[in-house]
Amino acid sequence: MTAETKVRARRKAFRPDEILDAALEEFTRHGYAGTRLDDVAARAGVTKGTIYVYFPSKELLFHAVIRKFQHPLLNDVHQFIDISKSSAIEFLRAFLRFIYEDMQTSRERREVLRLMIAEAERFPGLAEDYHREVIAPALETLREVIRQGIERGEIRRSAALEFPEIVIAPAALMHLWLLVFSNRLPMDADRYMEAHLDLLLHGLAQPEA
Amino acid sequence: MTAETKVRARRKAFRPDEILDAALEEFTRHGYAGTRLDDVAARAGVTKGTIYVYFPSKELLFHAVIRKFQHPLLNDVHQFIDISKSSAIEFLRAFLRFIYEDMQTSRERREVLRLMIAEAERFPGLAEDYHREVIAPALETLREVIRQGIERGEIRRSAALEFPEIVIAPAALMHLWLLVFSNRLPMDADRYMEAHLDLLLHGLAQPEA
Amino acid sequence: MTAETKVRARRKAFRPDEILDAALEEFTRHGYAGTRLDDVAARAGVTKGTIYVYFPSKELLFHAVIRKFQHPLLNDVHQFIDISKSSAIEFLRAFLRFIYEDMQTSRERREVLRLMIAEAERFPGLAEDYHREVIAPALETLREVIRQGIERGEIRRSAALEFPEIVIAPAALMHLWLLVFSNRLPMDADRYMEAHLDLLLHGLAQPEA
Amino acid sequence: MTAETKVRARRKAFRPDEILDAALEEFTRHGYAGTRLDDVAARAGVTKGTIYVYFPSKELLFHAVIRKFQHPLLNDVHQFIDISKSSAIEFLRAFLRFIYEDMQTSRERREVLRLMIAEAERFPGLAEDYHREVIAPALETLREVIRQGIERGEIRRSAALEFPEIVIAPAALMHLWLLVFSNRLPMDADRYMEAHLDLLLHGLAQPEA
DNA sequence: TATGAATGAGCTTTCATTCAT
DNA sequence: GATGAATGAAAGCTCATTCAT
Repeated sequence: MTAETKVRARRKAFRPDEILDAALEEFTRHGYAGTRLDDVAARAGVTKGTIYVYFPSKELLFHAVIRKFQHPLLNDVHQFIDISKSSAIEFLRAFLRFIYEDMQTSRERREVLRLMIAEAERFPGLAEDYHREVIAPALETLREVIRQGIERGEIRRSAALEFPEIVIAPAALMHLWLLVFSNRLPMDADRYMEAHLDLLLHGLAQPEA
Repeated sequence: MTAETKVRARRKAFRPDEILDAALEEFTRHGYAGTRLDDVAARAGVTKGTIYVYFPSKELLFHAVIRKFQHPLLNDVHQFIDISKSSAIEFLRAFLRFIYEDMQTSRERREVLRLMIAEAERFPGLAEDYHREVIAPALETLREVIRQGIERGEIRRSAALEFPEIVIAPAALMHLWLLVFSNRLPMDADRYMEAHLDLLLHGLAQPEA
Repeated sequence: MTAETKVRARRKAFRPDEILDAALEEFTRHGYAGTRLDDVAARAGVTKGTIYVYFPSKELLFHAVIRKFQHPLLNDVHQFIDISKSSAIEFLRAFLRFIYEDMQTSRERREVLRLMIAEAERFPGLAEDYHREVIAPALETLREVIRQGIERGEIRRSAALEFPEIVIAPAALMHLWLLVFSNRLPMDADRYMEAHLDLLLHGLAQPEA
Repeated sequence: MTAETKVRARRKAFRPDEILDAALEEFTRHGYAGTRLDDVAARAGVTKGTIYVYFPSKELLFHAVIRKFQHPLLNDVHQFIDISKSSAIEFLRAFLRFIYEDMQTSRERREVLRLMIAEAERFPGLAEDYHREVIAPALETLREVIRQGIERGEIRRSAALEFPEIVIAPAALMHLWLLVFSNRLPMDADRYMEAHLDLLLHGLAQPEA
């Protein structure tokens, strides 16, 4: 087996992946209906026929794209943050910082979200998958942190346990902001995050003296 | 002028509106590219050619739909709530209740948001209009309330003044939730709102004794 | 009857003519199939419906246009040139000059010819009319001049009597030239005409000494 | 490689040509705007989509048709006629005979001329190409013959050198005649040509004794 | 496995024609 | 007579899908 043969073999083995990468790009730029398989093929460096070798239809290609790119958000959060060694509030701070950073770096995650919102009506199954794989685990982790904070007396007992989404809502909103206005209406992400943390912890109201 | 004549005249005057209503429905169900003018026409009870009497192209029809349905959120908020007669916190509560109610009743507003997110990449101008017409005024009102609350000593001085979006973020997230999961993952809206208000006002953290 | 009423009445009376003028312009610019009745109407200053008040279909409008603008070429030639008072060759010279001048001034005649050539296949009847009304009379006049010239000994006996079209062919070719190249490939019309006359009278061949 | 394979391969190679042949036929029958790509496809034995595999638009198909069928007129004239071995007048006679014969046999050339006249206004570039590729070379050859004839004393010095188009004008007119009246107004082509030659050489005028 | 020519259903758009006013 | 809203048949063009190679 020559070196060149190896290269070709490796390329071949990854061909479906290259198609999925190209397809994500095109689907997020033009939506499901607006995407042309010709363009996906061109971007992947293959011909249209080749797509059909790996994916039986445009719709199933779309499903495969979503499946590939909907990574669980918090796979590795526990290796960065050890909840037993820090206060719940320190953990929360680290957790939010992690989310804000991921949000700004991972275009993929942003774009999959856009696809979910845009196409949920047509592909309801996808939204359910997304909830199960991405959203529910993140909320569960958050809930766990809050629970521990309450037990330790660091966090007051409130409905945050029931609705942890309220805790990360400002982060989600910024996510959306980036999707819709991309770079056109800039916003200072760091100060936004600090404001979020501050309000989250101490609330708006003037504490009674 | 016969009775039939009147009916016809009235229909004629409303024709463009009927087309826009039908178009909103189809665009939100299938996205811009996925919408067929045949279906818009059928839904509006006219023929395809009639659409072109009023709108020169599919794209301009889409623009007109957005323009028609992107109502300013808070046009009438001031007639419901008189800020001078109530405390800033009472006002805020009323303000949020207004938003949550509107969100649950106004499918139109929800769907325009979906279109903004889905198509912003293709129609960047629309996103800017939306920001100017819908988002900025709402944030400005909110900022004004917070400012008055601070002056009166009811609201503590914080970065909420700089980022009022953080204050309504949980409402926006629920909005999104309804878009993506519609009725499939139910959520108790009233308790969600109460949790939002409670956290917003008092924060997560256990107040220092 | 006020002055204004009169103007309106006169306008009304000429409405069909205004439509025909506009239609000639549009048909010659875009051909039969390429012409839109909307454009004809706009040019005539009426609405599309009005065309149908006077002409039952696009095809019959086209026929009417041709009929209106296919003027016999030589209606008045005899009032300009009195054959009895001049030699046949002088007459011929005047006759050709008349044709060249008319050709350069009358855009209408040129454009009707273009329509004949372009649309003859689809409207064979029109070509026959054109021949009868425009071409045959001109050739007949020419033939008569030649006949008289032969009788008087000014013109030699030749097949020109049978094919008078050969005598004016260079003029016809210039006509075509103007149609196809309009102003893009200029040509000195006066010297062309002189060359035509010279060759026509004396031929190419070197006379035997 | 089976027999069927070969047939298919050969068909494939010729497909664009088959489409151009069909398109010429349809364009000359119905003009540019009046031609339907459906009909071109049907005539070529393919489907509409196939046309777009080879030609990106109706307009570019039209250009390709013109380009394919606007053969230079006199490519091979020199192999038929050797100017050095014959008198200029003999050459001229042969040259004209060649043109008349070609005109009667080559429907293609006639039809391309019709398209030029009909569509020159809309596609001015085509007219210029046509002049350069078809008309100018023919006129140049003719001019050369005349020049040699003058040098040898066979042809008298005249403006024919400046306007060789006058020499072939009667042939061009017959060309037009065939286009407009096709077979409806018959004409004896051979006698017409003889008359043309006779007049061309000796002129109309009675030679002074 | 990979190709790309070919398909044909379906899209947006146009426009001659109609008809109530 | 004049209008112009409405029609609907058909046009040019697109593109997901197929299939022989």
